[in-house]
Amino acid sequence: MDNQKIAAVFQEIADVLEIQGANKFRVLAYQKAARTIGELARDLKDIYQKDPKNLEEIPGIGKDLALKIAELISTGKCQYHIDLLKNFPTGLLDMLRVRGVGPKKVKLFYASLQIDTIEKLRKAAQEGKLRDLPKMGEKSEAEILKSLDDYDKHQERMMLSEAIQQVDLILKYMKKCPGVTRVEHAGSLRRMKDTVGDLDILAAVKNPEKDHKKVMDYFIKYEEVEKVIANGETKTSVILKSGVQADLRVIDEERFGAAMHYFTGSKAHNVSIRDRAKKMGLKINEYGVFKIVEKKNGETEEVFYKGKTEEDVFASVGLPFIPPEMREDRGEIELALEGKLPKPVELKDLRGDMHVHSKWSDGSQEIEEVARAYMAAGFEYIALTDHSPAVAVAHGLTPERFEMQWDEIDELNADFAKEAKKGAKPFVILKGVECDIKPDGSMDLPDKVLKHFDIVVASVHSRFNMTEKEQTERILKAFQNPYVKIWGHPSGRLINQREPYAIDMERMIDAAIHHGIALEIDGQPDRLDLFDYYCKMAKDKGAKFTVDSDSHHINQIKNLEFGIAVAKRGWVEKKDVLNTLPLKELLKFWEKRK
DNA sequence: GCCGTTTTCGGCCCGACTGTTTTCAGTCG
Repeated sequence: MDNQKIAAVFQEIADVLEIQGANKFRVLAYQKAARTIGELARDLKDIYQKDPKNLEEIPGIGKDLALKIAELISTGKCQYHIDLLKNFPTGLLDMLRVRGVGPKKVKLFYASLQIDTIEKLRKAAQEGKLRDLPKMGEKSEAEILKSLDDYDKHQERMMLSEAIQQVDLILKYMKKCPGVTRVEHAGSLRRMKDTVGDLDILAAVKNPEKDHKKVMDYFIKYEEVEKVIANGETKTSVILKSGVQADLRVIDEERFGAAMHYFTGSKAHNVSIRDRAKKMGLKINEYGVFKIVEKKNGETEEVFYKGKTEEDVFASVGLPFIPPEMREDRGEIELALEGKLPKPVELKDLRGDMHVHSKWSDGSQEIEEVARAYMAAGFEYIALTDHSPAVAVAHGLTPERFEMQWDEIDELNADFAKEAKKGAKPFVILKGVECDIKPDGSMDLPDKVLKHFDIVVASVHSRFNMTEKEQTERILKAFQNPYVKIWGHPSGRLINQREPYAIDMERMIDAAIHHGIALEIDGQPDRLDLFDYYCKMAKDKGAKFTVDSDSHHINQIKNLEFGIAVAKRGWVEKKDVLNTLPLKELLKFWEKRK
């Protein structure tokens, strides 16, 4: 029973309770717990095994939920959850996922028409049976039919890279809108989450009351808009042709910072900030920070205080600016208060890339072209890490072919050295390999070959379905190989395609630290692996990282930006990342391995 | 169900939009 499964149980309890009309704060408590657990940087099982009491240290987990977690870990089930689902049609939970249908409507449709599946809901809507129900009408019925179309497309969250592409186009378009003085994106995209649910756009104008209409009209004329689902004075929501929802807010430019903070979230971070404001006699919403002033007659009045910049908002509650990537209410507010907020690593801190492919295996370009692209982008070194033989689909190299590749690398390095003498910036290609970890934990190349590489990235590309114990032991064995320097894309997940393999990540992190192996933060858009919350766990334990592109084409050097985003979300600092070091110091880190 | 700088009870962040209404409930973020 892992964290994700426990989170799913709590989420399901919340959904059932909501439909049953339970106290909404009780529902909220289960929802909050589900979210917290889903993103927790530690295994609940480990916490429980150390001391069950410690479960209650987790914010949002009290006596009751701690008991339920303990029950789930020790028995694999939760009696309360089972009892709740008895006589409860699970189709109602699916109906909750239809846009515009909430707990009240689910309950209404079930009670009056015995609708308990998506299909029955569609049939009833098509037959015009919903419109006559209380609080329903023709428009509501039509809206549900429309939402059901989108439900069929079964929307998954978008990959970060895809969201950035789409939002850049919208921003470019909106910048041309007359009257708009500034346009920015907010939401989980600004926090650079690995996946994004919808796009939040903020447009600043001088006079919202006068200007909002024409900005909204301009927005819904954007060529990618498929349909408009809401169109009001401050907010317009559309579904794009890509199936993604985009929300536009029109904001008074004098209060833009308050809106940026509000719509950047995360929700949990905002709640904590507003809670803090409240205790200080302030109120924060998307329109600014307000002072609550008591008038002579005893009534209170809200007076606008600050809100032009995000710094204003933070300052009003005594905090320094917190980078968007860190706003997840994972302790950033408390640390910022003490002045101990870490300064996360930046893209400009990187001097090299430790995971790069060329045409020799499954990359697209010759080594020289790859190297010169990195050179032009201002980097000092790369490790060329083509695949080992086991990854046949990627044209893994045999030892003989690696020897041929080394000759080419030697020649190129000699050329670069000559150019450096003439004044060019020095650049070095390291001889590397992305070597497969075989199912038995042995390496795909013999030690007598591995010892000639400068960099060995050890990765798993097969047998993802082993049990947690088997997978953990497999990779632990690989860590004992003295030539392994980096653990490549540690979880093995592919976003929206493949779940991470089962593994005891906390134990792996401890082992990596013990053996002097760096954890890779792989910036390939569909990997973004190691996950942000494991980065944080590993950093706290003292692990070292490399932030890599895993590029297969020179236009993927920008993957490093995504890798940096993950690192920031994991609070990883420059000093924790090996490829921020000059080449000589970088290689020193692994000397003790040999 | 959680939590405590109004601390063991009584709050719990705050606001926009829509449709069906005649002042508001439901949904969403």
